[in-house]
Amino acid sequence: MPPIPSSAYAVPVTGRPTLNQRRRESTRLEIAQAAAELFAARGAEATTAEEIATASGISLRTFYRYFSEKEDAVAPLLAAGGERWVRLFTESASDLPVREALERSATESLSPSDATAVEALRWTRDLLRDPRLATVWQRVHADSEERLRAAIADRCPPGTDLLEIRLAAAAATAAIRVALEQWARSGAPATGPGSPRELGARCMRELTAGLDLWSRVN
Amino acid sequence: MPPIPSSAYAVPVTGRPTLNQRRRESTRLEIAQAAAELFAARGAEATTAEEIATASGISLRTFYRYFSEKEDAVAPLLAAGGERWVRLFTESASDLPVREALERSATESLSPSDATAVEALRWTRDLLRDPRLATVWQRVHADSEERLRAAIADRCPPGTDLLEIRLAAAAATAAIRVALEQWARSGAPATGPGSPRELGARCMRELTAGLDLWSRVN
DNA sequence: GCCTGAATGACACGTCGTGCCAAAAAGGCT
DNA sequence: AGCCTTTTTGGCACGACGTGTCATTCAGGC
Repeated sequence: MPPIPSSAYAVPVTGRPTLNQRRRESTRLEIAQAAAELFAARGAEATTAEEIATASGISLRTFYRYFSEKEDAVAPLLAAGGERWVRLFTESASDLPVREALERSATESLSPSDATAVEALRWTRDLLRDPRLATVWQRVHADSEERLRAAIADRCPPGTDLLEIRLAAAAATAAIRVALEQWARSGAPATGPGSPRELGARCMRELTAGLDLWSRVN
Repeated sequence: MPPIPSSAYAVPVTGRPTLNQRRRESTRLEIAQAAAELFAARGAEATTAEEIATASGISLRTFYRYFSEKEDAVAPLLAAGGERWVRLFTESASDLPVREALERSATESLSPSDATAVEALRWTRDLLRDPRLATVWQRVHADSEERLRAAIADRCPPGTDLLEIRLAAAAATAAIRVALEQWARSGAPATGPGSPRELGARCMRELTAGLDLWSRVN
């Protein structure tokens, strides 16, 4: 008779992640860093998965236990901003209107606080040039949109129309994406005029202001 | 000295596509049809590229001359609606405001006129269930957004802010995408209440009305 | 008929991503 | 300390993927 699989690893009494989970996340980021350097240098096409694995100090088989596809290795860098956005939005004061909370958290998530955030922005600009990585960029935003949708739904009263919530999440995500793509295309620095923070704030404001946008494109 | 590559095939005197181009497009759609049936039946994961080629009556090597990836084979079906939208928008009366033209062309493009359009909608619902095809769905919309952006830019006076144009294209594309995903998730028919046409019209209107949306999600 | 350029098919090849199993590492227990 | 359990890791084999290359076939202009 097989014993009950009572996990040997302690259940996280606190809400903090397990030691193993933290170590796993750490190596995930190491791999992402190595992959980003190789992709930025030679392009994703000319980089083999084995090269990424060797550069990360792991075997090929282990690499595919952390990422399902070779290109996915840079996803943690591209997704960092979106995860921060959703976290800030969830933690923002609950008496704030959704529109306000979305705008503020978006602006703040685009203000690189630590050096890691600045690095992620830099990588974003470099990696977006590679057409093989456009797929990752799109998948990352699809995931972010879904998380944002769930977060918005949590703030809304139970009866709220689900279509409206989906639309709000999609529009807000698109606004930030457009701002980042515009910044990556331009040569503007990560802070100051033309920065993601400024462009993102503009896009969010014009989207939520609604009529302004549509009267301005014509 | 190499001869000037004066194509043996007649230059299209008329704006119509060449005979060869039309035949190529025809086989493209045949492959897409075969791929959609196989993907819907067994899933994209369990379908090999060779099976699609055999079902289409072509060799594996020829298949990869029509599509760069196995999953891409269904892209023509998923992209048909978006291409129709951009075409209708471009052809709409030039004195119409962009907002109006976008709404009308979107609604019309979501009204299945011929049997082919209805088929494409049906396939969309089936194929969206497959996570391996989500990538194609996202790429198709990214392409559609880019075409729409160019079309909007053509209608706007030269000085118009490019960021605004990008934002408008992205928001409109997101609205239609959300409407289609909501329809695919539901069991609603292709016409009538809950149809893509109705949901799309709602999303576009609420987006362009702006403030309504944001006051309703909270 | 001939000639030219495009489309197709067939083969080889490197890479991708996974199933499988054994070895090593890490945490909980007495 | 030692032992035990769970997790992680590495090595190997294998089918599928996607591409370079070349010979063959097809369609149209002369």
